[in-house]
Amino acid sequence: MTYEDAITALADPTRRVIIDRLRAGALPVGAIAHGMPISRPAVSQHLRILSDAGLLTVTPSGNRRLYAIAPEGVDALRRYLDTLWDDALAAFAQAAVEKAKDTQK
Amino acid sequence: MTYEDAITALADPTRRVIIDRLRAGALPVGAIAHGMPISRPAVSQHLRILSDAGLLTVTPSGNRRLYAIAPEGVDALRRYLDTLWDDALAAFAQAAVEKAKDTQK
DNA sequence: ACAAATCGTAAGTCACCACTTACGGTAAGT
DNA sequence: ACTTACCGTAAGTGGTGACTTACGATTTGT
Repeated sequence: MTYEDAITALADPTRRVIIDRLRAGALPVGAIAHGMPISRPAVSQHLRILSDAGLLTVTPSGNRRLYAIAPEGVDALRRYLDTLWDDALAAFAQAAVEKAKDTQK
Repeated sequence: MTYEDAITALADPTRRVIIDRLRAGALPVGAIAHGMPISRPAVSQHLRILSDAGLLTVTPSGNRRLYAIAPEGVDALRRYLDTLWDDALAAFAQAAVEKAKDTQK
């Protein structure tokens, strides 16, 4: 179950900012870290975590390394939330039925 | 943006177990904590966090308090991931196009 | 009225994680 | 070849959060 690593990775605000910067397309580490309140090595560590979680892909390009969002990693989380969503709705409907049964009496 | 609190809340493994136990329907604190390797107050603290994040609803029933999954909270996270999914796919397609343009040359 | 059950909160401790600086390694430019 | 740019990793530190025990509040049962 890799969705657990994905949700743990996305729990950090800094990593969500990184993900947001990659929404438009792939970027090298320097461009991602530029303008951020933390050091470049710190960004590198976050990128490592996001990659290990399956949320990012890395493609070395000469001197630099391009990071991009991995759709499969995002999809794993989406599927988990979808099942949770289905169960929550079913339980909610069931509770409404029993509630009506009580008030009817 | 309440989806940030939701994703932070779901990052903890213990809280995901709690959520799983509530998939079938609402439960009081004692039933949730039963069989867990942590104390009941610890579960209470987790329930507080999940409630504050909008993922759980609380309905006092006499002596006990029934916790249930709040569909709206789950949906907030789903919407966030959907936008991320869309952007990731678009960026992925764009990258494929430019890649083809290079190899063509 | 008293006792037992159910639950939330306060205070304190401990491990983990997000940062820093320092360093090494590879690619590009001159 | 030598320097500069770009990047990852190692080691160390501080703060946050997940637990524990202890306690108080409220409701149910006798």
